[in-house]
Amino acid sequence: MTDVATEKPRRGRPPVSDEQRQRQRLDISRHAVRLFADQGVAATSGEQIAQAAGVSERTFWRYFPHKESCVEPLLTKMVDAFCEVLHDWPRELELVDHLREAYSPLLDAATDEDIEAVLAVVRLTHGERALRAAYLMLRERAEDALGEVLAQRAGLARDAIEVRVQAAAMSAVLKVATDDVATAAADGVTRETLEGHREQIATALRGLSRML
Amino acid sequence: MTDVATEKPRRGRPPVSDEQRQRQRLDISRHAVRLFADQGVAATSGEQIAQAAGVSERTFWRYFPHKESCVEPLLTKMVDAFCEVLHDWPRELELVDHLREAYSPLLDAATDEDIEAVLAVVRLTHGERALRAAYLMLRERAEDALGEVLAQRAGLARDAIEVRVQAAAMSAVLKVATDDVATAAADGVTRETLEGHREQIATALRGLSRML
DNA sequence: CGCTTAATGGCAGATGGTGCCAATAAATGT
DNA sequence: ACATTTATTGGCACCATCTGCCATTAAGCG
Repeated sequence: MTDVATEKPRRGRPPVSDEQRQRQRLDISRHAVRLFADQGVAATSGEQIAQAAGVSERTFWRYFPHKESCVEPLLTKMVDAFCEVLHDWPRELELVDHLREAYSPLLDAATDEDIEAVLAVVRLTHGERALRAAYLMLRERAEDALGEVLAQRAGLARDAIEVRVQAAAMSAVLKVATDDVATAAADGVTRETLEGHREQIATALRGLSRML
Repeated sequence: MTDVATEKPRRGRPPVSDEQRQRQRLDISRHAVRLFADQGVAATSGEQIAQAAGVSERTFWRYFPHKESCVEPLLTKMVDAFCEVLHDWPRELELVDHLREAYSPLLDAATDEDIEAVLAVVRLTHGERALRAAYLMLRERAEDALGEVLAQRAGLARDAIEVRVQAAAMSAVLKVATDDVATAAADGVTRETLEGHREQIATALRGLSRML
């Protein structure tokens, strides 16, 4: 057991660092999304993506188990950032107010191009079944993270029914808001677009609480 | 335009009725789900399903565009039934109360075997990514139907933000409740299991409203 | 420079899924 | 009964997705 500091008399070529691998995936992801947006998912072959990214088809399939999961790195980048913001949501603040404070840095962390790409993917998910499926799966992962945060805030078990319900509901709200912003930003992203997202979330949350 | 009673001097073999086609799909669906549950989705080939259902592989692929969509007929049967119950949800009643009144007939409409199969699929979705994706897509269709109902009740446009948010939130709640019941009913379905579902939904909805 | 281990690329092969055409089934008209 | 017409079916060829296996190359270390 107690492998406190696993002994490491490493001998051969060291495995590539995790960040390196993530960066590679992200790079391929960008190429793939561009192709998806240009010619559709079905019309884009794995071979094409691999070629665009400058790797062999074989290694491409090693990096991505399915074609649609190419969108994952780009999207998770955003989702993870959002989860981080959520994570240090102080107990005494309303969520909306917290977002107003902490949301902008999130946006500065990503390039405009990446943001544009993410929104493009979200728009694509409306016509491309395969992408929609991948997108929904990803949102469930986000919902999970959200559940952790909520459980901690409420001092309840992660699998308490209230926690899971609230996480699911908030996640659903976020989905609606995000979809709205993505379609609104169909042509060009401006800073207002994104602050619009923040406000859209606020509106949506209000709509939820008015529900009873 | 005005094709009031479309003239029909039909000449050749008439297309099979829609119900016929649905029944055929449902039949194949049952075989497929059994195989999925027994040996996993990945290990079940289209050829195998076709053979089990007694059709050629070619026609199988005509009935189902993807392997995972085999679960669709069984699930939609339930979802549609639920939507129907929702549809005549009288304005003056709380949802929970309405369900208490109208939920049982829903269950009587289906055979125990089908209910068992549906729950089995829901359980399967936790380990089988492909099924999870299909399941989520289907839930989105249900969310859409829910949106229609809510819009009508509230006298708002279908695409009003409040309507969409509420539909998404309720749908999410339903998802949690359903998941709970499916895992709870892992071994054998009893009538209590299903009344449990109704109460689980009630609990979940309360949890949601407590959220603010 | 040799030794060791990780990543890559190439190739064969199973499975998913589609287009095309021939065969058959179910109706109607003569 | 038989020809005609149209819908469904099944068979076949074919491309794309994805995996297992092995040779090759890359990256560290003494």
